[in-house]
Amino acid sequence: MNTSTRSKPAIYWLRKDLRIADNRALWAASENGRAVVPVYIREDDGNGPLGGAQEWWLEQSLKQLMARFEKLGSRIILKSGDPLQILKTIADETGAEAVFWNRRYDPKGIETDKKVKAALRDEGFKVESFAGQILHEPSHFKTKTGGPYKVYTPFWKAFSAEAHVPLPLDAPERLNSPSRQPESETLEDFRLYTGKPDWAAGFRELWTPGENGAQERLQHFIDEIANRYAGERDHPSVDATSLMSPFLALGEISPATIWHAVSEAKNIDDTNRKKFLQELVWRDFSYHLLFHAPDLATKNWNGRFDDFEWSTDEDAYRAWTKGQTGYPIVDAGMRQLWRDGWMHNRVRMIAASFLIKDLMIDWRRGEEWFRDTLVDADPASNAASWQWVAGCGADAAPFFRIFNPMLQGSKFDPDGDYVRRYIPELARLPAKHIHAPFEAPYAVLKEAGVELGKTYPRPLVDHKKARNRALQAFEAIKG
DNA sequence: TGAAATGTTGGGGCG
DNA sequence: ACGCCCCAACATTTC
Repeated sequence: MNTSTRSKPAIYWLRKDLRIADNRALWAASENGRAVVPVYIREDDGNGPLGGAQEWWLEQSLKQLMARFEKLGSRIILKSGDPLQILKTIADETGAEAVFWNRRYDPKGIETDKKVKAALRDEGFKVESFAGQILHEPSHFKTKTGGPYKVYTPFWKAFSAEAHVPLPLDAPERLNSPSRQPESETLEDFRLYTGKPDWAAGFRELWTPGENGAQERLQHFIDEIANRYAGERDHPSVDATSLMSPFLALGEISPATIWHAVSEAKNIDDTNRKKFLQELVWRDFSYHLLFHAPDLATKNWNGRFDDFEWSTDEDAYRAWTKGQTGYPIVDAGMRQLWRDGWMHNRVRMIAASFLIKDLMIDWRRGEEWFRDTLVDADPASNAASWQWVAGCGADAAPFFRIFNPMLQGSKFDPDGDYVRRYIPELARLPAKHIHAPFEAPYAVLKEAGVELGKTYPRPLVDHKKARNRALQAFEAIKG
């Protein structure tokens, strides 16, 4: 027996890094054949619960990851409760004297990790955390005056001027287990997804959660999609986006893996490559913002908006969540979200603009809804993007940039295929009228079997009036 | 990563 | 040939 296998085991604390490849904490924990104790903790505080859609994803992902660890000779321990207590107990049971994890960058996560790290070190443990969940640490980039970036373009310039994204690590080929195995809860104990009612039926058709699914989709994106990304990414009826977001959200693939795969793919031209990498770096930018503004999800970045008078119309909010606003492109998006746990990015902007500006409902209500229903819910991207649309965020769209849902529909879904896919009751409307059924001649509606107010709702608000109302409300806080 | 309102220009019809 | 009007098409400003 060599010295390394005689060393004490190390705990690897899994969080939103549900992968084996390019996993620095796992790599360090299992180095030189050291026995590793992987543990996933369902924390009751700290990071807070995931949204419903993401809990479904998490269950699928954990199931697969546990099987993959088994194949490598290891077993993931599942626990619920306070991380510090759990880690200490497991260390006791296994004789581990080191704890490793990959850093997370949401405020509550940072706080928990700081406390746990300090407490464990006090007790003599070796504790180490690793980068890799974003391309660069959120504090890495600073403006000339030493502050955080507030505008994306300079951030991108700084990023691409020194884009030394670390090369991804290989997956370990085998993992050694400790001689004493701690008790584990079961996935059923976590009660992630009951299946009653089975609201995730649509998810299963569409998604393959887990590291393998992530790698396969990435390859497919590079081979078949990336080279038309710049031109088609805004068309929601077309399969023209990477769909990497849910995999990134739970760390089933590392952003560095995506960065390098896309950077080095020979078949992608420079325009498409750059466009995609810029989108990937938006994710880093959002974490950069969140790091410097920990309350990004709840507080207007631009305090001027604190006085904005939001509407409290609950019926309107409910209609929005259910995809019953009467504006087809908005409703198609909201129904895609409900059915698939995901919404095309172009449509996210349209639906968000509608909630905030046409309905004048607080962007935080939208942020919450998306957080609960998106399989790719991400504390940084979601908060930053909602603030961006609202006009109160960093580098935000000006408030008066109000999307016209009919115009957006005919620009980006010209044939209406996207609307038809998610709003079957409008499927027989001709393209000319599909984005504004309320303006279609009666005969056309009748022919298509549409009865406004019965088979499909009349518009919740008149866009033109709503637009003017929003602009007026904005005037009030402008000075 | 908007849209609408307003301004400008230039070609063609026409008296 | 000329001025006038109309109105796309495009550009600029404003919200």
